[in-house]
Amino acid sequence: MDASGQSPYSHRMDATTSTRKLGRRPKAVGGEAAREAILDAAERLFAARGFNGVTVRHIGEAAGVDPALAHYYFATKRGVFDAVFLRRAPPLNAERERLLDELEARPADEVTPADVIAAFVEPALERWAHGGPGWKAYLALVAQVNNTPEWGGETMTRYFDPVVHRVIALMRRCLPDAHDVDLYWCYHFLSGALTLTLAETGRIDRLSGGACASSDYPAVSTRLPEAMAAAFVAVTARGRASDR
Amino acid sequence: MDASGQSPYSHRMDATTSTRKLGRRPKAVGGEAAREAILDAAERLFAARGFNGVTVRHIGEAAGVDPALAHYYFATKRGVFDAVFLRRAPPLNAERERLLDELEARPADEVTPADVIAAFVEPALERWAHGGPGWKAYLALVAQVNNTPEWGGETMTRYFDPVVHRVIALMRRCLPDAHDVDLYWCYHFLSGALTLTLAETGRIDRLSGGACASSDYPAVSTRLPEAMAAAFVAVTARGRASDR
DNA sequence: GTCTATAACTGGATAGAC
DNA sequence: GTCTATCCAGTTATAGAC
Repeated sequence: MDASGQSPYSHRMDATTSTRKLGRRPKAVGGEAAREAILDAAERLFAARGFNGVTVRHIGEAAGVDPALAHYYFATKRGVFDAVFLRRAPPLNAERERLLDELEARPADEVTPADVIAAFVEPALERWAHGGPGWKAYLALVAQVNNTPEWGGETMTRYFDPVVHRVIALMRRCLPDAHDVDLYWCYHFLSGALTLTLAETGRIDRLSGGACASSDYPAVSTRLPEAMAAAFVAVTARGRASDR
Repeated sequence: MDASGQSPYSHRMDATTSTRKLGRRPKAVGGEAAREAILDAAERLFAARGFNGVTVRHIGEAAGVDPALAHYYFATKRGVFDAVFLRRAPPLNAERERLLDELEARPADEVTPADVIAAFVEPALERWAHGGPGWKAYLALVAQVNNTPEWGGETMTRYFDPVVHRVIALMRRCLPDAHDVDLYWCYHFLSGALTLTLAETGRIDRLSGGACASSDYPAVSTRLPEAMAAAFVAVTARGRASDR
């Protein structure tokens, strides 16, 4: 039943992520540097294996610092996780807000649903493609949290809902006859499509026999806004009388 | 930073899922019953907290059987997980195949993209809504795995790709001018939208201020095929000359 | 088939030396 | 600020009684 023979769930680190005793990093310690090294390593490990799949010892090893420092700076393992999640949310959302401001300043009839969607997804996709491994890991982590029952929905709400409410409001301006329930469900579908992309699981590569690549930014950037804009238009177009 | 005060990552079981010493089950042991009880409990716990967030002891407690039985029947914790994942994939995919057979038997011009999508998503949504807590948990687990980097894509490939290839083939028949790359990407978006729904994180409830419910089967069933069919049509409609 | 007991180990966290 | 040493609760897994 197991194809690889190597359990993907074990705590063991694989060759590419482990750090040999001769630290891979320039041992760039010295106060703030250690703190950042811990966050970078934790970001990568949490994204790859989830909160419970990572140990404080792994983080210390990967960061090239003593594991006890994680407790010194962040008190608990959960503190490390929260710091990771918090670090990149503000810059990401700030750029989304900026693009949404621009759309809001334009006349309503010069803004398309695809424009609104692009303002929401492009800041994420652009960092995912060109922001370096830190952003890649962070966005994969967001994708995982978004699909996590129990606390996932609550966590996403806390960090990302304000900007989503602006997306809905702008979409309402583009599609004045739309019912709010339809807008929310379409946003939900958009969120799922975006986060599966950011998770970069490699499934589409295998499925397509290599014709598509999980990491192909232009392919996503050109298709996702167009696809989901059509979804918004189709679902909100009809007069839907009965709805919960 | 933590809103709830109660860590959602801890191994502690909450009141609704824990089992007091006076087992909640009728202690329905006796060979096969214990095996099934273990699978049911593991399914629920893995779905809620992921592989590493669950212990064999938790599973035994929740199932009302001795934890050592999990090893007796499944050898390892990973064996339990694989058995959970395997159990419900065949019946789900069998019904998808049946519905796809029906569509394939019809003339091409009487099959719409929404029909193809419905044949793929309805068997999952129907069980999610009316299949009981076991199916709910199983589908939430699939959603989590689908968005898991490293081994998630590989696992989904193993269990679900055959039926997806049929979906793509039927879609190709509906949209004969479509490029395969576009079809694969649109399936990818569909997969993300579907699995976020199955994860049922409660985010849309909070986001919409209660106007939408994560668990609203009719709301999803009427909108998802329509939304994603429009996405397929929009993306594949144009002649796209240059594509990786 | 089921459960008790325990082996063998790893987890988060901390006290205190440097 | 950093690291060593360590606590001890909790982990998977198994041997062997019943």
